[in-house]
Amino acid sequence: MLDKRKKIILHAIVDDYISTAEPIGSRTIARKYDLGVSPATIRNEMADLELLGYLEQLHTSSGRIPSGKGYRFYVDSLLAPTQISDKEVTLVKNWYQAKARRLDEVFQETARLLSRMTRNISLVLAPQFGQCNFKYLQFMPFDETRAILLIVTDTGMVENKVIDLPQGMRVEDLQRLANMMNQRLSGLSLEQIESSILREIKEDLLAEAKVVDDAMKVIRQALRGEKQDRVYLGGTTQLLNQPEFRNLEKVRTLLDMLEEEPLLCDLLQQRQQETDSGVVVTIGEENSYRGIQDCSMVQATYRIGGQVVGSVAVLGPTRMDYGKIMSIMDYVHTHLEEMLKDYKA
Amino acid sequence: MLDKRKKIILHAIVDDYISTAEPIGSRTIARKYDLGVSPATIRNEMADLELLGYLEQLHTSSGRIPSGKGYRFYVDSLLAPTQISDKEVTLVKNWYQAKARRLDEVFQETARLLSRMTRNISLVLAPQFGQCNFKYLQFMPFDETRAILLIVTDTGMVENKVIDLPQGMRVEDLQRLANMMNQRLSGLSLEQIESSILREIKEDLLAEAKVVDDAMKVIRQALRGEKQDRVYLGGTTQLLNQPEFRNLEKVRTLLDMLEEEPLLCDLLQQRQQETDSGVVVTIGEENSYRGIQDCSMVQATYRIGGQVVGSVAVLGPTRMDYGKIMSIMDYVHTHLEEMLKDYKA
DNA sequence: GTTAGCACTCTATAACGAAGAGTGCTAACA
DNA sequence: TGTTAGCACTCTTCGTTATAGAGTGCTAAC
Repeated sequence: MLDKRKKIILHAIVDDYISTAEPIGSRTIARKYDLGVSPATIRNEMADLELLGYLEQLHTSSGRIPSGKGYRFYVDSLLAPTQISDKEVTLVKNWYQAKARRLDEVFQETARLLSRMTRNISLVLAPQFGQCNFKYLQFMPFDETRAILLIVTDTGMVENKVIDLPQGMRVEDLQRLANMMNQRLSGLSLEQIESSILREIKEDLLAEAKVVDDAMKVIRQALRGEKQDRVYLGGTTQLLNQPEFRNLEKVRTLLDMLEEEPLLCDLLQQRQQETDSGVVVTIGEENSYRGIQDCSMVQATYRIGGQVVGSVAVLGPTRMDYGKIMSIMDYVHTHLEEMLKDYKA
Repeated sequence: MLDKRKKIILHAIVDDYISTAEPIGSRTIARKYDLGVSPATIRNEMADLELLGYLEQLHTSSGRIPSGKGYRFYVDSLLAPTQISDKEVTLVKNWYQAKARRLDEVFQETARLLSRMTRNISLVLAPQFGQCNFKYLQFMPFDETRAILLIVTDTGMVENKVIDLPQGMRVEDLQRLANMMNQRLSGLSLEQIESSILREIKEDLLAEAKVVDDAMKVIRQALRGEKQDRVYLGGTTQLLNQPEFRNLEKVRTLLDMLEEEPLLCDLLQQRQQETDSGVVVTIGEENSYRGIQDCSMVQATYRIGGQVVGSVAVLGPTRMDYGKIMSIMDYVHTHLEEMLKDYKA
């Protein structure tokens, strides 16, 4: 375990590096933070901290910067929980009031808001359709050969798809089928439905008619098709403000990654289950994706009606203001849940 | 008017600059393109072309590069219409076959495809809801205090919104109202409906009841809310491959702009009406937006059932391969229209 | 009208040197 | 034993200078 003075010095170094992005020398620490000891003493401590793996040196005559382990210790053991300021609270409230009317706007604007407050890239995983509970499905007329299929969940999400009518089948026939299914499936999660229950129903109804089979196919395909999750992005250009991304090659790698929506989904879902405690931080090499191993991610999930359905995250260089970002995330994700209550049946 | 030799030289310079991104000197032209004259002669011609405004010089001892006027002349008078290659044709066909199931996937994948083929940023303006013809609207139950409102157009687009029921009103009441409206509004464009006709209906029905008034408000608001158009982006990172964007400041300006969806909508709509002829090119300073005055845009629109509903575009530095990009755009927008026919009632 | 020759301009690149920041080590001190 | 001052050493950064190279415009000859 680190002794008290080492902790203070590590804390000072991380704080300083976060705000200046410059390696820090012993002199600087002695001057800025009044520890009552000389630079030489601090030098000795810093040499120890480097040996222990908390600090790194770019070259012999540069100051030290925190290592991944250093940041981890900082986040876990040194960071005092900070409160979000009143100014920020009102910013959040006004933001939503002014901009978010429709449900999808809420997510888009959450992404914008987060990137603006944290000056980093933000990601918002919209509610995952597959996690919601089925409420009912309905077929509606479109023209002679096609119909519209609606799937409604109890979180208020509605998905629609134009489908081709099976040969010789009318909308009314499909709707009759739908009514039977609605009774049976109501309240189940869409994932459950997709995986097993559809098959059961099909067997039950098999006796009825050949058309049922066709209709099942349609519904099944629709369920699968609509499942793709959406990720809203904010502040991708914030990257370019960070000195660690002066290198164009790095920028490209990251931007390329941000264009891959399925990959982002996966990224956000990986630690989605761990967020009971609130906010989860993944630092540097802890990230499983190569492209962001010199980035950190601060993540929180949100629930609708008790179910975890999506998450929000901030992505930036490991040199990010963890304290501030974590408190913002904590507040925003709670506020978001609050807002989404209105959409829950 | 330029004489023949000047045209040949201008053509050569633009071609060369497009592929190398380096200013071109008289020597290079004489060597690469066999004109049967010496560099000195070409130098004289180049001096003339600069005086006429077709070429520019960065500093006294550099070669020349095309000016905006030079590119314009190249596109209008020098460029022979080129055919897209067989390889590219099959790429396009396979692309859609493999990836585009749902309607919105078609647009997303068009953007991806275009950016990949042209190695530039692509923009796809999804069908504008307001331009489509109204088919019907329908209210469906959700819970005691809310209902789902659906608006269906004859292009197969369905928009949905969860709305609060006016005090004391039931879904059935709203639906009765909707039935009356459906009869009256069917076939009109949503823009027409929003601007004037809603008012008429309201007056007609005013006698009926106070609830009608509330219901109208809901519908109106929904119509307005759903009108926001969507722009799909592809290949934003292609920027970073272009030598003209080695400057981070430029990259940021452009990326910032690409995050502003309404702005992109506007940009794409500006010249949407001029595209009867097929493909429209906007070069450098011809762009009204500051941020892209050193970029060019190649744009085409697509129709559903004869109506112009959206457009596709490629955005890149003025030094882009106009010939190739224009032919790709020409092919892709036709192919897109072809595919969308399936979605038209 | 075309071309060779030549002086001139401007950029890009490498080489060099000085300044500055920071370290590690040693020896002295409380 | 922990702390501190002093000092030699390392490495980066930045500005200066020199040089090579590309390209031009002009003049005079063909």
